Amino acid sequence: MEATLSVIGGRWKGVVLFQLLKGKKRFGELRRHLPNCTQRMLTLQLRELEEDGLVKRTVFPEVPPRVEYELTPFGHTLESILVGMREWGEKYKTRL
Amino acid sequence: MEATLSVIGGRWKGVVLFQLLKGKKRFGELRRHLPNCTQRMLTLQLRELEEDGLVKRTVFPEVPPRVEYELTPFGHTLESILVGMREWGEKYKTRL
DNA sequence: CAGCATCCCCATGGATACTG
DNA sequence: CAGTATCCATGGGGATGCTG
Repeated sequence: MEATLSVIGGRWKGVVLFQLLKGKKRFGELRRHLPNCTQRMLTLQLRELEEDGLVKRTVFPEVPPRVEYELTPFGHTLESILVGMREWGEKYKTRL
Repeated sequence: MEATLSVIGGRWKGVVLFQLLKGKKRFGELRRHLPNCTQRMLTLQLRELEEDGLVKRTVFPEVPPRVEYELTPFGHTLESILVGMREWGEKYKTRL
């Protein structure tokens, strides 16, 4: 339980992971999906997810720069939990 | 997603909720199951869970005092998520 | 037994500005 | 575009002691 929370418990990690469930996303795309998350925090959370091996970061040596984020196979093992959390929140958010 | 994390995202909430899935527990019992959680933190986390309507607190007017905690029906709606998180953690904790 | 009261620290996270 | 770099505020959480 503590292990799981250490991985998805960050302020924005759940949302980021859920977005990436849908497929690869560029940094800017993620930003648009997390309007309340600062650029700095998005970077930090992504770095932590990368360190935990849940997210893969790919840098394309282009100008302007392009960076894509995607779930690793390990990241995908969280899928059912993420979907469950998302559904629970959707269903009960008004009760909080 | 954010709603769900706001409810189970606390440092000890997941563990507390998981313990209560098994049934009613007294304060002291919970403490023994969370040896790394201070008494103060356990109290605080329980109060928050109570405020969110996930946990019911029953005080028995006895000497010495007895207080029991149990999941509300609303709390039980988290069951599948909690079990999922617990299983994921058990399976992958060594990878972290 | 099951707590509250205090004091305190530091990690988490926010705001803003700058850059290859 | 996709970040760093800095500075700063908040509050989550710890240690300790007291109590009905």
